[in-house]
Amino acid sequence: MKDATLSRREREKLWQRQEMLTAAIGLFSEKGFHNVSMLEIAKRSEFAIGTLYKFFKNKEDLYRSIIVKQADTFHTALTRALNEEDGEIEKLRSYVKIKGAVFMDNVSVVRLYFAETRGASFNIKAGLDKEIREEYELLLQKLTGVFAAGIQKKRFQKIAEPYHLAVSLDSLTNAFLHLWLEAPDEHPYPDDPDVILNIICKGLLVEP
Amino acid sequence: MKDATLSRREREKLWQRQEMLTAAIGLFSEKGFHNVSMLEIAKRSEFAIGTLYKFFKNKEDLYRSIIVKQADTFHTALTRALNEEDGEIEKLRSYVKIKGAVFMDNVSVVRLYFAETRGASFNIKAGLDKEIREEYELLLQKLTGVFAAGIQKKRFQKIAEPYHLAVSLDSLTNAFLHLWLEAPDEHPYPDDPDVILNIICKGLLVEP
DNA sequence: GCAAAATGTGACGACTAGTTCACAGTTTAA
DNA sequence: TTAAACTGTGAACTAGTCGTCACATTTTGC
Repeated sequence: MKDATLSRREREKLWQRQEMLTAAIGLFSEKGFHNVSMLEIAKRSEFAIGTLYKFFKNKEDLYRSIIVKQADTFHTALTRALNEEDGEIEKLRSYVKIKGAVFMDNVSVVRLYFAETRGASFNIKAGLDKEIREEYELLLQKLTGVFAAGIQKKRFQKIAEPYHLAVSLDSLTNAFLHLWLEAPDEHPYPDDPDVILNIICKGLLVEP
Repeated sequence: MKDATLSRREREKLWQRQEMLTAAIGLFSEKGFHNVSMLEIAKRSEFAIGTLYKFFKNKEDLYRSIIVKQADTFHTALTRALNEEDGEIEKLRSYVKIKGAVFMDNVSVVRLYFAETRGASFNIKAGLDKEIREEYELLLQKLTGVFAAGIQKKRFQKIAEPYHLAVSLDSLTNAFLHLWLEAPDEHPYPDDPDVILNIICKGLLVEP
């Protein structure tokens, strides 16, 4: 733990900061950046407005902190999933599984994350978008590599460009997460990753 | 044409309304609902602010008009694509093709449409979301029906639930449109619908 | 050609929300 | 104990936008 060497005061400030972030995450994910005021965040976190500004330069900075940290969590977990497993199919399975787990552990931020990564982001002036996108693109490249390797080793058929396959798998998992987000009971994210993977892995057409 | 029986004045008002909408579409799709002011829309459309309010109840109403009309265009075109063709595979091909065509004809609204249909919409208080979602769900049902029919006729293998297949195809086309939106030259939306369809239709795995 | 009706205008009122800052309260160290 | 440093506070300042409305301009009908 990195708190080990921190003074009591420093730990308290870190804790306060987290309180503010938690309050802000809840509000932003309910109503979106523009429909949440700093006063609301102050109220919910039980600090004064002025105190918020001691911790964050401004509203945008507060929002960025949330998104950047969360995007990092997501991308790190997924990159590790792709690194740790052996074998292309196992890597894909792990990707689908871990993505479900990590996203479902962070429901309230997922909406914000989607908003930022899907070009529908009109929240931040500029830059954040790019920042996250680059990390995201790196992850896609990693995934592309898995498909390319599978094809090269003749384990996969080249049914599409590796990059397109990567984008597709990412988009499919997003779609399932989106369904789950809307109606968790009606559309649970599948426990078995093959429910999603089969859509790519098995052929729909009867005759080849 | 429905203008046939309208007076010159009425046609002019319709035209003026369109001018306002066009200006608004451009601005909204560049900067999003909350980062565009009525004054800006007035300036760009070369009307006075007051005039905007003669045509639209308020800013939200203006935004709704754009989204609802566009969503309707999209859904109508796609539903027709699924109705007109014969044969399941041909229906799917038509869906992918028409979706590309219609969306690429309406670049600037596509971002807004995506924002509204993907749960990342924090623009409108409430309702619009639902309004569009229902139409969208109907389209998905139609698409589900195509997959279900194909499976029933033993033309398709049941690699996943028909509804999941529908969601998947929709999500894949969106992903390709998204790539194109970001970098039209680098990632053109494929002319041949099979580039997208193969991802579902052909099996990735070598041994079945 | 003219008065009445319809239409277009933009300054202005009312309000909201982001940010600042002087001060009060609290902790620290001698 | 006490003074200096630090921290938290929220009233007040500022900027900017939505939506209105009395008035100017244009169109219409006679």
